[in-house]
Amino acid sequence: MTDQLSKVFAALADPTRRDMVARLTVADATVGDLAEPYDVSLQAVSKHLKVLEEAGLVSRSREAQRRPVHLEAEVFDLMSKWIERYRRQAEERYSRLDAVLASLQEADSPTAEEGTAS
Amino acid sequence: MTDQLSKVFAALADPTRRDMVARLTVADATVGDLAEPYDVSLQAVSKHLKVLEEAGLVSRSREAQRRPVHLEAEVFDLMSKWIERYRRQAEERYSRLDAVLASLQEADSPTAEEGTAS
DNA sequence: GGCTTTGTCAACCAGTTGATTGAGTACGTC
DNA sequence: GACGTACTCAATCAACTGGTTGACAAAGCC
Repeated sequence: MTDQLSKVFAALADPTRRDMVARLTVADATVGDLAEPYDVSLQAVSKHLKVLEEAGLVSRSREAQRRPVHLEAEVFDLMSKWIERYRRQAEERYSRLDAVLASLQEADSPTAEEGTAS
Repeated sequence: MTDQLSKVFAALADPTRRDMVARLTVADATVGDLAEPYDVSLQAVSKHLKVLEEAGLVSRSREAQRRPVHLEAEVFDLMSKWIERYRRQAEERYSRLDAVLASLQEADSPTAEEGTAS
């Protein structure tokens, strides 16, 4: 699991991490801020943030004792591109489906389908 | 990890499974077809397909001994929506950054807006 | 210098994942 | 009915995950 896309998908496969990302779109936050709504230890949240950071989804700076977490929106592009590319391909294929089916039926069955009036 | 979005992201976190999805955008395929390029057992591929199926990314039918695998493109929409929603939010935030910072400073100050009429 | 706040690192543990092999099922063909 | 093909199920295993607690580090405050 070395490639970034795998890391990004894996990072977002966890609902808690997705929620963190969602909240970070509103504003940067500290580890404590982020941990507050969840019923887990601060260490667990710290681990989640490490996963997000290694996926390139967030970055962290230093500000006294605090480590503000910042969303890196560019990574979304990576995912979007992957998804849109294959979605488009799939849709193109389906848009050709009728034509394919039609030609198959012509070749396949010279007679009508079941239940159709003859 | 019961929600579908988690399952979809988890399913696509594996490069082999992403590759399978990519190939399925071109045409439906049997388990054997899909397994051919990879250096793993057929059973392993069968497991990958089960993961993709449970995420709703593919469906399988029966055709004699074969189990053709078909890509379900609708699930891409689920992901797209999630991603685009937060990407848009994040982008909006950055474009409004100055204003946000200003309002944050205002909100910080002790004066409240509700029921302050003395 | 000592205390508090904020967060990380390390060790551990149970549960999940991705792979394997071996056995078994479903279907068509001979 | 025996055989081959296409595939799935079950048991097993090492590696990874997500959580825990305890100890530590880094910065500001007294």
